[in-house]
Amino acid sequence: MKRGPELIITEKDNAARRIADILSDGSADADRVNGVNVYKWGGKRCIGLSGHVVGVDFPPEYDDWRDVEPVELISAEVEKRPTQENIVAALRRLARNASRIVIATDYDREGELIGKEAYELVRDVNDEAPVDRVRFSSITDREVTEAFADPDDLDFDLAAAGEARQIVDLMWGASLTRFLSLSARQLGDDFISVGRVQGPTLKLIVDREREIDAFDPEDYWELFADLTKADETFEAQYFYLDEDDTEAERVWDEDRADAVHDVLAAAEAATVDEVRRRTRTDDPPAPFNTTQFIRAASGIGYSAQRAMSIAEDLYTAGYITYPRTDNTVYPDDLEPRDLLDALSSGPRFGDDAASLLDADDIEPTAGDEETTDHPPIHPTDELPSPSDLSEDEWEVYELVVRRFLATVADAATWEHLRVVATVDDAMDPSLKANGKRLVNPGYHAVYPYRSTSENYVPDVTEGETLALADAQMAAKQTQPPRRYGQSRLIETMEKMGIGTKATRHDVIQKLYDRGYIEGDPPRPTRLARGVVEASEEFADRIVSEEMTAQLEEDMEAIARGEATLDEVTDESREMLERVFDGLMESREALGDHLRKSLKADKTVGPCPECDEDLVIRRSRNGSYFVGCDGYPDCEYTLPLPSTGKPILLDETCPDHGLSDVKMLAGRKTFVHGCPLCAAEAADEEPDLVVGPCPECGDEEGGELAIKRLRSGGRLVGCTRYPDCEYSLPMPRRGEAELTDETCEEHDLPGIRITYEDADREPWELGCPICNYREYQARQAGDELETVDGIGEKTAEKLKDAGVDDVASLKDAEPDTLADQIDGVGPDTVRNWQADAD
DNA sequence: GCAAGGTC
Repeated sequence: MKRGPELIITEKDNAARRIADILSDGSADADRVNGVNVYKWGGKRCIGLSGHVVGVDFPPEYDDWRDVEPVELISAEVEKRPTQENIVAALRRLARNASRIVIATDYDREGELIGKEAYELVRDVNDEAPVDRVRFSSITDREVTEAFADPDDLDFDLAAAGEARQIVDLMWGASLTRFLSLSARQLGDDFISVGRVQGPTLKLIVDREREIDAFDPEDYWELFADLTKADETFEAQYFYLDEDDTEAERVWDEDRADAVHDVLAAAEAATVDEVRRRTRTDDPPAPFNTTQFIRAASGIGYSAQRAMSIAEDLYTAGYITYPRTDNTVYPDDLEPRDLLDALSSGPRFGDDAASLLDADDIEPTAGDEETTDHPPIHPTDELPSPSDLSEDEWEVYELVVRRFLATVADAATWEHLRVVATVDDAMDPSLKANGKRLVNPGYHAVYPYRSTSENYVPDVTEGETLALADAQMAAKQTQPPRRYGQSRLIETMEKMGIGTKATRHDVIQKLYDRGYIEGDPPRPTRLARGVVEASEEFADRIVSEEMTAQLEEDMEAIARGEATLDEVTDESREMLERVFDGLMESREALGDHLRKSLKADKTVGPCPECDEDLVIRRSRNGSYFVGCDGYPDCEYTLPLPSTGKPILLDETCPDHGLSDVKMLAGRKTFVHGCPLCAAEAADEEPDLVVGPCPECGDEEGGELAIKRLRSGGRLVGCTRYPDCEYSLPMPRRGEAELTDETCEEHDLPGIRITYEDADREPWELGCPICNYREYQARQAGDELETVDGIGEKTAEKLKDAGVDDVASLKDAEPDTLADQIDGVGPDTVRNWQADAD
């Protein structure tokens, strides 16, 4: 019997720290073993893993994609190897003389598997210590204490279910990914991937695009008129009963719309024949799980990735609970009153939190999803002070706080008023208006993220006559279905049962990284269509949600002990073998198809100088340009703007047959249009001379001029270019003109930019040199804060340390820089640098 | 260098 300490193993460091704190009553000390935190007290040690610390893979002899037929991966053995060496080593060291082991990983299937992985690592070095498993769904005093007082055993069947998933995913994903990549000869960074989750997600996007392509718009008309009671006017819309006796507003026949319009235009009054008042209760929202949090964050302008990244930071700092959860029901031991009390001292939302304390009875809402993984996302009773968070972090934190406030607030009440008035005519056209008024704001008072816009319709009574005026007929067209936005995509994935709370947003990012989708909302590339088409023909399972549904069933059977891991994986192997029978026969055709799709994504249109196509290429310095596919026989090129990543639009230029180019650059995204038109326009636009060049004006007589570049950009540069390379940036858009205000310092006139859009104010740019100086100063001030995790205060500290822009941040040596800044470690610096890339 | 799932 070993006599060493008892070892508690959790899924992550954060959980280890909090559990140690609870079990030790705050007396635990933190120590580091092999660079990993270990919490010690009495005869106990507690260590946090980092999720899976071992991973499945094929043996090394399968590593070379060219040497191995992808089909061989199906029967290859699957090994488990440590992926987090330092944690595995620390775990082994602590386990060696432990007298007892307690597995305290997350209470879900993956947590059971992570627990079993830890168990196996422990058993490698210690085969006698008893191993217990504790389960709790939130790290609170009561739950943790109870779980440790009544430990259970590891559920090896549940863990085996997770292992079956790992093996099936690896074998299908790796073999098919290699097959597609090899057949299209895409081996480097541009390999072509498929998988059980990314496949159906991509198909979802491609299918929607197919619907959009196939969409045939239909014309219809809608009619409106203003109704007036006394001096109160409101808009009403024409409607009729269709053949199913349901109310319809769209008129599909123009003649009929005209006829109705004629009647409405001629009428001067309508008689009210229906007034219906209704009170509607608008219930407060359910607590946040990951998907609903992402959806709400997207409503205030955050991408799924960004929202999760901020939430993770807020969690690590202790301000919110764990952000990866499926649960929408608060645990019993959440005391809303205590939390409101704590939040009531916070900035921005303190008064709102306090106002909710007045209620006699506080009963939080609950959603449909109740799981054991973690509690719904809510704020903790630890409040950040204003300088602790960046502006974005505050915004997201406030969203989480206000969502919690909303879940304990009252329902809102709306009053709806529906009025129908009919014109006295043979056609009897009816008009309706729907008014709504927020009578009791309820939760809206603390949760301003949902619309509370009202529509005023005056109090009218049946039989009353209203004045009718201003009849309008609007010609419209049915619209194609909309593309999925990121948050809608995540919601749909959740509904389909693919991916998990912690991975769905990453899957979308992966589709971007693989060149399958572009822009926001994401739009599929030709390559994506090619991959989905190829998969549909030969490996339909990999793009179908059925694969996950079947796997879930199989996993449940394994967990119940009704099936074994081997049975499930062997059956999957056979299925995959059959898929490969079809694939091998069509290898050539499939490769051709994928290569054509890849080329289509880059093809701009016919080369004006030869029979080949113009394609988008990347020069050695990383910039994009348009070049002829016939190179080196044909050296024709066109430049592209220097900012952003080019994508091709469906529209083509009528003069040159070239696709319009759009430059994706986040908020600075813009349409460049036909690159040949842009180049020609630049050749035609005369330079506008501004004044003497500050570099060579005195000696050589060089002058500064506003020049349009063939890449579509514009700059102020010396007329002696390339002998003099002096230049200043200029905005791409708008008409530039000179003003008569002269800059004394630089002897240059001011520049004004005017816009075609008459509503847009001209931009008084002033002296171009002064303007650029101010711009640079602003950049130096703000630029660092564009990096995730760097706020105003940190930017100050970085500048004190001599790092004043992103370029120098990227060049900095992490250890050296970390030493110069209080509270910042080299890993943080490395994170910044990664984000800056 | 492949997947998907944890986590940072």
